[in-house]
Amino acid sequence: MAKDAPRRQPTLDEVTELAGVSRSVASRALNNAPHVSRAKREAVERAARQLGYVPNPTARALATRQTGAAALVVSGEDPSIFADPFFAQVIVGASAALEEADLHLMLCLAASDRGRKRVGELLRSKGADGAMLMALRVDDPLTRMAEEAVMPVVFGGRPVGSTPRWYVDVDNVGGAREATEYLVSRGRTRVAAICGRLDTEAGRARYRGYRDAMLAAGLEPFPPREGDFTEPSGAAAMAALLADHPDLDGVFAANDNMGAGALRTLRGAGRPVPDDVAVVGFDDLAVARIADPPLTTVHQPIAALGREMARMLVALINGQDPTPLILPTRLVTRLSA
Amino acid sequence: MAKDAPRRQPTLDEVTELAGVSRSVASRALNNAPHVSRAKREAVERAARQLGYVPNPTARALATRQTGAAALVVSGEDPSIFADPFFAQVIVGASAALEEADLHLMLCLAASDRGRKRVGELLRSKGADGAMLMALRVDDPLTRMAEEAVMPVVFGGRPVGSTPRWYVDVDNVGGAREATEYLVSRGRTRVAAICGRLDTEAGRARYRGYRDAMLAAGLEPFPPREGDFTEPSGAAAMAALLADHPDLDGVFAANDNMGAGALRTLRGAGRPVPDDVAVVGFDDLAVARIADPPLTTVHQPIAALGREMARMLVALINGQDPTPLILPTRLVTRLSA
DNA sequence: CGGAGAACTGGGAGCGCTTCCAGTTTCCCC
DNA sequence: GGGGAAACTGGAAGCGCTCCCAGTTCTCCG
Repeated sequence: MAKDAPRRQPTLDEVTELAGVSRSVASRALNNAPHVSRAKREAVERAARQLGYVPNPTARALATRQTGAAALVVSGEDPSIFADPFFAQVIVGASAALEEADLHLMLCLAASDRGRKRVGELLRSKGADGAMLMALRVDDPLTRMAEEAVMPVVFGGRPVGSTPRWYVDVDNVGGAREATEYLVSRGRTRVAAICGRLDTEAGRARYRGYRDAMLAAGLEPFPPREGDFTEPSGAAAMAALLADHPDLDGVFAANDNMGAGALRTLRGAGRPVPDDVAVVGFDDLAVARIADPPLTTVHQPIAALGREMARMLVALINGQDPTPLILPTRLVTRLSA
Repeated sequence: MAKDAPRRQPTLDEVTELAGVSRSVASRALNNAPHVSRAKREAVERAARQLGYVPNPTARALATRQTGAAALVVSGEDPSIFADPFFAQVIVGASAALEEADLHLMLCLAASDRGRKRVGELLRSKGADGAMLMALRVDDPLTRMAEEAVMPVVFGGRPVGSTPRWYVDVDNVGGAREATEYLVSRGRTRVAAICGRLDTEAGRARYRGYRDAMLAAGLEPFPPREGDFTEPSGAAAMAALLADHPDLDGVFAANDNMGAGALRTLRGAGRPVPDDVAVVGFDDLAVARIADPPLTTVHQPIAALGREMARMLVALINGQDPTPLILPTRLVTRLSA
């Protein structure tokens, strides 16, 4: 009953009292629910404004059993994986879609053991209304955690080896195939592949697309040369490739970062692109446009990926049963191939 | 009292009952607080495990008046500003520091009006334990919202025109000065500046550093040529600069993206870098290393910026009174200057 | 003008957890 | 062996909000 105190936040009861209505009426008025007369509604609004009242989200969450937040968790041993601008784009898309549904975004970088443990607890608690999981790897601990979740979960990209009930993915195989076919159509016959991490589904799927296309064209696919989706790893892979196969005339890189790395190595080795070696990337991020020469690449709708994940999650939260989505890719031709 | 129901989450009371202890003992045991005998503590833990009990964060938050979350809000008309890898790095740093304090990260992209409104409500409600604000601009609506916040707020970079009580910033003026001095020390005398947005403090401060250095060297600073921190804007600014001042021999770009753009324009114009024109950037992001030639740039500790913001916020939440921080920059010389 | 039904109101019971506090038990030491 | 402190226990009161439900008032038509 302390009326002084260091300026506490006003509560609904105080609004109630000032407006001269009952608590339920005040609650209804503020949530503009029906069954409130015009007069009382205005009285409540006035009182709320006067007091500077803002509902306490925690109390509301407890009462409604809805937190008003959705988690986006990015897996990965190393937090630097998150430095890939890919995720920023996903976030932009997801954030916008979540905003439409009035949900907040909790971002979890599940890099350390501690981080993963917290994510596990989050998923098994009622700490969010739903979760989006990305970048899962072979035997990723998050896979099990997802199974134990007490909230709806949608995957961004499929985890390796299993196909979850709800996911949004990009047509990695198709994109890689198209890229490779393009290279072949330009007369390249000794086309190597710089793969992404083969413990990720995206890395595997893109190599599969490349191999399929090569086989279909009657060419011999190169064995996978693995990078880790970073520029330096692409440069290194290119150097190794050049050493082993000095006669190659085309390269499919599983993402733009590695494509840019390949370009750098090629430049250093005095192998003109695309005249001598043609290079195609994947992602169509800013780096592809900036690269020298600008990188021909497979465009994937990254922000849309984030958006659709969020929309699917919202649908799930609302009790609907959406169907998985595979987003199309398309080849963007620039100067590198 | 419905004992069936579609498998509800177990509550503390159920653990309590199974373990044969009172609710307070169970609570204490699970929070490993004192005043619980070893035997009961184990009984509680066993019961919790058996039931698969996970505390409900919302209920806990309501009781403790702590949400266990901190918000990171990024201002900006356009969500694409967030695509700058700069923010990803900040997030990595902040996320790690928050994790240490067992806080979750809520990410708010305050781009749309609706988004800003939600941020305002968040800050005035008890929806988080604290907030970090970034990328504020001239007359940014977030400035006022920050003042009305009911939670501690720390700024990442100072807002234009005012110096908040708590912030973490980078020595933008010093970094820009050092970059310009370096250019001058290499014998450049007609050094232009490609500025970042001048409605941001970082944009202004970096131009100020450049101007100071020019003046100190007895050279005439160029008027600000404004870009928006993106690669294309840097390329465009460079083109305009070349048209107006074909005789320039050095360029200070207020970030690496614009520096890379400048490089691209210069390459297209057949002006060799650094022999004809030397270029220095700012940020030391991946793009600087990838650029051709690799960009000499001002390194700023971005992840540390995020980390220190989070630590400062945690200190504030814990009732301490930390002091503002200005992080040092350092010049990284590569091949472009 | 009476009464059925619609519209509206407000008391009160939670939501699941923490924590105060008074009561009990245990333990030591003189 | 007794007394008091220390350790432990559990009942109960919230935290601030939503929402069910029973009660009241208003409307409108026969």
